[in-house]
Amino acid sequence: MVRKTKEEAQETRNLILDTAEAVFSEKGVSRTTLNDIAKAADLTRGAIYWHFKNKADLFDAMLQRVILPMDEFIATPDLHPEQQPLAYLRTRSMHVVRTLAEDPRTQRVFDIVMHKAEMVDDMLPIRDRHLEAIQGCIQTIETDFQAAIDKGELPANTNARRAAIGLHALIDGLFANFVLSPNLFNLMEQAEFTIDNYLNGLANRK
Amino acid sequence: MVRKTKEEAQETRNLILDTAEAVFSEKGVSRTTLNDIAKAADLTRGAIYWHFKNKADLFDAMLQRVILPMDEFIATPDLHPEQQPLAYLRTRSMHVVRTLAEDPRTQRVFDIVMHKAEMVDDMLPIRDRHLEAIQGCIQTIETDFQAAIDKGELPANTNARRAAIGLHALIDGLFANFVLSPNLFNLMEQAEFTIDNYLNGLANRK
DNA sequence: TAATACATACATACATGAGTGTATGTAAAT
DNA sequence: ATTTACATACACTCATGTATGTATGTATTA
Repeated sequence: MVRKTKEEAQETRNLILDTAEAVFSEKGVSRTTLNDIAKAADLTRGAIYWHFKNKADLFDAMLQRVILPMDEFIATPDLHPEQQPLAYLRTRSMHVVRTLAEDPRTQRVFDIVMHKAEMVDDMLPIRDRHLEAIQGCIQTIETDFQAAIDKGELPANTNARRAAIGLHALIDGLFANFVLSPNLFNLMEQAEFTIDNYLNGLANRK
Repeated sequence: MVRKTKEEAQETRNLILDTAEAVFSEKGVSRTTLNDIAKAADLTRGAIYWHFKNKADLFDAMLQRVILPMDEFIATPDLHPEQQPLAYLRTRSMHVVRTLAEDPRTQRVFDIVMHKAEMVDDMLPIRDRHLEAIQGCIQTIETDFQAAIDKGELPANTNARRAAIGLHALIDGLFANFVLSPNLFNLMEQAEFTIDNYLNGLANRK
């Protein structure tokens, strides 16, 4: 008894994606049936197969709706010559943190990717994109650290790459623990403290 | 085609566990069939069902063979009164890192738990144990930091809990990135640099 | 401006395969 | 002779993909 205009169909598509987020988050990706999603959305598999090719396609579309924090880090504009590198890096880092801290959808999707999905087979492209994002992220941070060294904000003998890998691991670890157990700590406050402390340690070595 | 003595049966059991590690690592837990494991081990499902109740039981037995890093952190002995808290914490941290860096089996299992298994349903007990390990680990670190504050190694206004959560996230992030992409960096060197830098940042604030 | 034709947005029905658990067979060890 | 340590065989479920049905929107024609 349902025929839909284009706008309503778009709503249906979004409903499917929203529902998929919830069900994936609850049951894990591989254990979630398309029928599970359909029932939870008060639809049938026919609707899902109309909008998406299969489960992998649906999963991918779900990811496309959010820019994962690490991708966003890369997407932020480059350092301007007149800016102070460390302060700029700090600002950008906290911006990424805020993105995750303030958007429940990003949190859910991040949690699904980190803890509710197996990065194998049809997921491998996603894992590879994730890996590329990590490498790009580290490269970006390294460039900023190098600029900080060149401007004398960090000791000349600082290893920019190691410093970059460390900062990335720090933020990544905070994210992982946060989505795993959101009540363990306040993400914004904890991240601000930890990032500041890390950068401070780099600036004031021994 | 052969009948086995008890020792040979034990070897078969270990073979199944070894093979499960490899196949889980390659295909992910949920996509791995008991038949996949049996074929890879040149056995049949009959052998697996003889030694294990089902896949979850097999998975659990696989975990029991290794002590995951965060559990090891808790298992290390308490600080002795005459020791310097920060140096001791550093030693313990590096010991945990070394455990992971030097044992391929621990690396594989850690990778499976972090990236190849969905923490839902029958896995929930495992996730809960993991969460408890994290909390215990943070608590242990916090106690050490508090001792460092009391002994004047850290500024009196240091927030021991925040410092502990930060250090844990740092190590956790390094581990996750390492097992995800072992060639990205040298774990021991990177961890030593990063942990030292973090502790140094705590000791020499602002 | 109706009437008609076609496309859209789903629901329903069906065929298939794959994985699981269990039951049974069997040869060697005890 | 019985138990052990498996292999083999079977029955069942369940998820997927696709094919088909159908009511409604939308464009076309007269």
